[in-house]
Amino acid sequence: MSDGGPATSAAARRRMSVEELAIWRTLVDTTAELRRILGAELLRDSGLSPADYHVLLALSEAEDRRLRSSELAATIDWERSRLSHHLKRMEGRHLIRRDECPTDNRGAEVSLTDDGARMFRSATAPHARAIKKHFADALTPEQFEALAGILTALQNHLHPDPAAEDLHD
Amino acid sequence: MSDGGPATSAAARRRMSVEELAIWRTLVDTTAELRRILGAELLRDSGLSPADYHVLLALSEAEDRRLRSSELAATIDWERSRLSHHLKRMEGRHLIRRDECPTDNRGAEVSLTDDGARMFRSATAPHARAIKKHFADALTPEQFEALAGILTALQNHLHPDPAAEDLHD
DNA sequence: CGCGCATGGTTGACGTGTCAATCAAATGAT
DNA sequence: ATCATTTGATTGACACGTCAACCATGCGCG
Repeated sequence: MSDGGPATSAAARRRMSVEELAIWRTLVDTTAELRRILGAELLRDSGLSPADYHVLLALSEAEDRRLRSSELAATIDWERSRLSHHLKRMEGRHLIRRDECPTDNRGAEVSLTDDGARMFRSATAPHARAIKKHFADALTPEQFEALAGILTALQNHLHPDPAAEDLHD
Repeated sequence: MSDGGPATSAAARRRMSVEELAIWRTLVDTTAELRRILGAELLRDSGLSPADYHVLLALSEAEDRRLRSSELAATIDWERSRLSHHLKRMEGRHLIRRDECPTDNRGAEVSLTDDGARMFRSATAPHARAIKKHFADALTPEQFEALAGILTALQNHLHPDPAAEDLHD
C-alpha cells in the first residue's frame, strides 16, 4: 500500500486500451477548458491572470509578505527565468516590488505592495466561488473521494517514494 | 440521472470546503505536470509539439487527409486565429500545406504533406507508450472507471444537456 | 590570497496563445 | 443591382513560457 504504482507487473506489459487513451484525452481537454473558463473569469472580475494570482497567493501567505526570489520559485514550482519575466511585468503594474536582499548581494527580495495585496484580497472570494460553481458543484462527495485517490496515485507514480526505491526492475 | 449536476440544491448554497479546493489545485498541478512531461518527451522523441500533434492527428483522421481550416478548428476546438498562427509555422516546416478552397474562394484547405504524415506516424506509438507509462500505469481499472464518471459529470456540468434545460432555477 | 566552481538572478530569442482589427468573398434583403 | 451583414481566414500587438547564455556574487580550497 506504499509502493509507487498499483499495476506494477501484471498488466504492465499490455498495450494501453483505447478507453484509457480516450480518458486521458478527455482529462486533458476538460481540465484545459476549466482552466480557460476560470482564468477568463478571474481576469474579468479582478484584473489578475492565474499566474498573477499564483504569485500573489504565495507572497500573501509568506512571512511578512516577502520572499526571496528563489524561494518563491520553489514554492510555486516555477522556473527561475519564468518567474523573473513575470515579476518584471507585475512590478510594472505595481503589484509587487523587488529590492536587494540584505544578506546576499546577488539576491532579490520580492514583496507584496499594498496595491497587490488589495487586488489579491478582492480576487480571492469570487475566484473561490467560480471554482465551486464550475468544478466542485459538479461532483458528488464520493467522486471527490475517488478523485483524491486518483490524484494521489498519479503523484506517487510521478514521484515515487524514495524509501521504497529498492524494488525497481 | 440525466440532469446537469448531482449536487443541485442541497449543498449548492454551502461554501466550498478547503478539501475540495485542495483537490482542485492538485488536479491542476498534476495534469500540468503530466502535460509538461509528455510534451517534453514527445518533442524530444519526434520533434513535434503537443499542438503539432493535435493538428496532425485531426488531419490524418480526416477524409483524404485534408480539412477546411474552420472545420479543423472546430474539430480540435481551437480559435481560428490560433490555428492560423500555428498553421503558418507548421507550413514553414513543411508539415502541412494550405491551398485555396475550390468551392469557396475565401476558404483555405489544409492538407497533410508526406513529411507531416511520416512524422506523425513515427510519433504516435512512442507517444502512446509515454501516456501509458506516466498516466495509465498509475491507475487501477476501478480508478479508470471512477475517473471516466468524474469527467462525464464535469462535462455535463460544463455543457448541460439542452433537452433538460427546463428545470433550471 | 587567487583560482574555480556553484548559486541567484536576469536577459534575449523564439515559439506560443489571445484579443481586437482587418479584409475579401459570400449572402441576403430591398 | 446595391448595399449591409455575415462568414472564413489572416494579421499585429501583446502577454506568456522555455531554453540557453550570461553576469555577478558567494564560497571552497590550494
